[in-house]
This record gives sequence, structure tokens and C-alpha cells, in this order.
Amino acid sequence: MSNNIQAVRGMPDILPDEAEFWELFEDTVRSWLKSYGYRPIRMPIVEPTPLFKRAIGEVTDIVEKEMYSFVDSLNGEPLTLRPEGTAGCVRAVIQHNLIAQTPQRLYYMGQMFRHERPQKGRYRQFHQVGVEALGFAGPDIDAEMILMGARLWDDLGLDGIKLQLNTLGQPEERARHRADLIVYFEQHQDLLDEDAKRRLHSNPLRILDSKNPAMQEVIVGAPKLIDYLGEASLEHFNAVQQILKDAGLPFEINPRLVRGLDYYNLTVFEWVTDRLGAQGTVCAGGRYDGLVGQLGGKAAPACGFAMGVERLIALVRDAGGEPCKRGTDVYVVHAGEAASRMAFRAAEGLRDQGIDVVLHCGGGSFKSQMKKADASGAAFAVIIGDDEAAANEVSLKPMREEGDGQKRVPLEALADTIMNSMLDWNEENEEEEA
RNA sequence: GCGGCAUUAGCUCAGUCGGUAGAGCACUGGAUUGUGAUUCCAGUUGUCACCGGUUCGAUCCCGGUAUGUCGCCCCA
Repeated sequence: MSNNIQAVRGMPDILPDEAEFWELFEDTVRSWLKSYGYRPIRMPIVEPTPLFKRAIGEVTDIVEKEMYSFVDSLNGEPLTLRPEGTAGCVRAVIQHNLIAQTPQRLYYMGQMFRHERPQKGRYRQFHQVGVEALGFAGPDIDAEMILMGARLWDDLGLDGIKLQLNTLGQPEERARHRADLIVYFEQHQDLLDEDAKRRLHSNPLRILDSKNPAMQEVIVGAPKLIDYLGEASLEHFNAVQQILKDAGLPFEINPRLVRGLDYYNLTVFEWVTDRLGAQGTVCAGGRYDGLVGQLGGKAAPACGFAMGVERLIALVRDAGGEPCKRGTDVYVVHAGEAASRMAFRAAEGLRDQGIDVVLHCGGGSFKSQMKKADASGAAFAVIIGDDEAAANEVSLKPMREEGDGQKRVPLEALADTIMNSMLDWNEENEEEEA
């Protein structure tokens, strides 16, 4: 085993039992996004390294020490595996002029890469669903995006995910706050930890988000951003809150909520659970009105959020959510050369009618083949031996009924017989449910 | 990147106070020779994560590495 090549640390395989949950999740997410008018976009996993440095911020942890960056040895180009999706999405929107005429609601889902120490709910390759609305300036889209989250948790059968909300104001307001913040922290330098000192002049806002208990006192006494906000910023924030209140969605204002990426302004929010240990944030986002211009596009407002797929799927599994494990419709059992050739015709004929068929491969006794048929979850076994082949018939055996309802059916009548049985079966089930 | 804990059959785990290992599930075969899921019988399961050290002898003790996990950091 140990001599074999293993998956890269923090980049796990998702095996079939697990992957079925992923597909259930993805189906739910896609129809949820469609119900809000979002359209898919697919960006490359690799982007030029400067894109992330400019978008995310040079002094963020992501850019400083978590990016998978490398130089393309064939042409010397600096490249990076995307650590998040917004930068690439905005790059694509600019490059293809997508919001020249009209705003866009976009989404993507896929891998992201960050070189962190792995643990549950945190991996080096992880998956996000990213949702971005570009070209919308008002608080309405912010609120809509937040309300979307609440609906998805409901669709996924999750509860206990709580909303935290904050506003970061506008760049000039942050700048004044930031200047005062630096002065304040400089006056209390002896109370700052090493990380905070390093950030003092580069990114002091992040110090407010520190969880270091030793620093809580100095943080509480720091200048508050809300006191620096102008009328427009306050109005925007209030409008978002009003819509949430109208919708009956509870939230908590967390003035220390600061996003890890530098491009945010005004509204920021996080959806948090206490069921995932240290990885409690399952969804986070906010407004980033400056990013399009910062990346060279014509200035345009924008708002978005990303969800951690691994974290949400972990919650779905904890909550007992199950993908509806529908097996195949039919399992074809056969022995003998003529029977085997007929089995292919039977199987393809059924598939022509839209019936799911697993054709037994690999030989074996009828007994062992029937075991496989049972394990497959098939509603019917189609059994073909020499007798059936000689008569151009098959034996059709219902696997989910009491007694032995097995009967011989001409090959050409097989599909119709199965379709009728499945219809009857469905009707009975509906009656039971009603 | 830092600290703690863990790593035994495909899965979930037990165990050896240092003398190379077991259960359940799963899997394979059989119980009137063409028929499952129940029951009964039989059988295979493994360099006890890897490398090195101590020892007559290590799966067990010690060190390192890898991976996982919990917390910190950070974040989805």
C-alpha cells in the first residue's frame, strides 16, 4: 500500500457513496439558482498569478502563504490554481464585456485550492458554489442574495445556520477609520500580538477580527467603523436590514465581521453553524463595488457570495439527508452463449424505451447472478437461459414483490410488459401515499 | 505554519503487560444439479501506515516520516 501513489494531502477522492450526496446537492443547488434567474459560467481553474494578487490583496493570508503558484516551465508565465472564484469570474466578465449592456446574475461551482493544514471541512482542494451579481448597485440585490441562502438551507433540509451581517462602508470611510485605527493601535502596541503588529500598517481592519482572547479588550475599545459611515452607506445598510426584516429573516449584526479578501465594501455577511467545529462558516459574501474597476474594467457595482460545498454536504449528512437511492430498473441475468447474445439485444431494446438496465457481465451461476441482481436494487430481473433463448422469450421476475410472480414473456413484448408493471407499481405507491 | 490525539482485514473495531493477530459486517462457495434479499454450513481475508532505533525477538517501547482528526491561525 505505502509503495503505491496516494492522493495529495488535503485533496481527497470522493467515492460513490459520498458522490451520490454530491449529486443530490448539486441538483438542489442548480434548481435553486435557476429559480432566482442565475446563469452558469465556467472559468479555468488556472489563472495568471497577478489576477489574484490584485483582486484578493497582497497582504492577505491567501496570497501570502496559501496559493498554489508556479511558473509554467514552457513559457515562464506565472500561474496559480484559483484559491477562490470571484477574481476569475470578474476577469471573465471584463474580458468578454458581459455587463456592457445589462447586469448579470452568474454562478459557478468547482474546485478551489489553498495550501492550508487540512482537517474536517477544510481541504487543500475544496469546492465552492459561487454566486455573483454584477452591475447591480442597490441594497435590493444584497438582500436578495442573503434571502437566497435561507431558502437553500431549507431546500437542503438544514437548520441552525445563522446569519451574521455587517457593513464595511466605502473606501474613503474605511480610510478615515483605518487612519484612526492605526493611531489607536499604535498607542496600544504593547497589547498587540505579533500578527496584529504585522498587520498594523498593511491591513489594520483585520485586527478587529482577531480571536486572540488577550486582544479582545483593546479591540473593544477601538474606533468603530459605524461612526465613520456617511449617510449613503448607512442608508444602504439600513435598506438591506429592512428587506431582511420584511422577510422575517433573523440576523445578528457583527461589527467585527471582516472578510478575508480585500475587495469587499458595504454589505458583508456570513452564514454560520456551530456543528462543524472550527470550520463554522458555510457561506460568506458581500458587496465588492471596486473590484471590476480595480481589475481594469469599466467601474461597475457587484455583489456575491461563496458556499463551502464540503461543509454543507457534511451538514446534510449529519442531518440524515439521503439521496433517493433508486437502483436500476432491470438487471439482466443470463447463461449460455445464445442466451448471452440475446441478453444484449434485450438490454439495448429496454434502454431504447428509456428503461435503466444493468447487464450482468463476468459470468457465474444463476445463483450468484441473482444475488447481484438483488444487490443492484433492480425492480425486475430478466432471466435468459438456453430454454428462453430457444423460444425467443425471457423470464421476467419482479424482485420487490412477495411470492413468485415470475413469468415468461416474448422478447418483443418485454419493454411494454415492464413499462406497464412499473406504471401499476407507481400508481399503487401514490395511492398508499395519499 | 504551530500544538494534542490517532493509524490493526474492503468497512466498523477488539487485542497482544514485547514471542508476527481476532470479531461483526462485507465477500466467495455450498444446503435436490437454471433463481436473490431471511436461515444454516464452510472458506479467504492483513508486510498490525511507512522508515529507522532499542531488544534474542517489535504490531505493541522510542525517534522520524506520511495521512487523518481536534484546537490555534485562517477561511468556504
